[in-house]
Amino acid sequence: MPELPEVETYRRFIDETSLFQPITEVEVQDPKRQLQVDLDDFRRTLRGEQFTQTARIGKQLFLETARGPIVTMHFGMTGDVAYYKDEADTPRFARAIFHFENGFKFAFLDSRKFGRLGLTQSVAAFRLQKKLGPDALTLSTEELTQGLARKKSAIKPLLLDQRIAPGVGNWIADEVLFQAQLEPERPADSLQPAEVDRLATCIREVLETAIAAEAIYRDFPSHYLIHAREWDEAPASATKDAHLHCPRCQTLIQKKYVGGRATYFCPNCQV
DNA sequence: GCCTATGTTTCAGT
DNA sequence: CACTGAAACATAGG
Repeated sequence: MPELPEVETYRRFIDETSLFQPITEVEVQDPKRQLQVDLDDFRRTLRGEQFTQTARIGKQLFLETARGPIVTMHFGMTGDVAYYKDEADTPRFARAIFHFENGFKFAFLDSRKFGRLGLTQSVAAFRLQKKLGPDALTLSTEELTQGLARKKSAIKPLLLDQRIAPGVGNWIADEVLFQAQLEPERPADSLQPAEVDRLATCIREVLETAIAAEAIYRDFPSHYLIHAREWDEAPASATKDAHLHCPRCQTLIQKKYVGGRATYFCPNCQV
């Protein structure tokens, strides 16, 4: 699930549950695959340590500790978080578990194991190394213009480029383009300045709306395209492949692949 | 068994 | 060098 709104929601969850609690033990189920540093180093660094604050750039989360080292967390396609006390409540797919002195545990869940945990000394250094652009939640028109400069490819894959608008994922990209009424395959260099400005505004507004709904899609406004993706939200009478209609003009929502990713759009509203 | 999947990286080809 | 498309990763769910 995790695009920027989910990661921001996880960040707030961690702020509410897991700060200022001494860490007594750390478990990582499949360190070879999901931990980017040595497991013993990771545990030695964190035992006796505590998380003091969190930060986020795009889909990348940072858990800062009192003594300095920062845990980096990326949720891949299926990452999630949990906080619980009883062993019996250990959630399915808990891939990393941080035990606190008060008996509670914070778990990093991830069925597909595409998520990654690591350590860094500085958020700024990590950002440079990963070439992450300015966070999409506060992306300005100037920053977006800069990111799209001299780009000729379709606008949608560029929105997914974490160097340009980190935090935008496949579903949010479709929503943003729908709200901005732009065709996903428009070449970036064909966008007029007013269209880039509209796009930047829609990126921020869609993300703010999604965060306000704690990334629960069924709570998104009814004029959002996202509902066309949630087939199980469709009326029981609808058949599985019955595409939903555009909330603006009722035209049938189309699906195609753009940049290799499933893309939903309204062929009438988006030009 | 078949297909799809909210992400990222890597590699081959143009 | 820039860009594109496909594959790979590992697993669940329909």
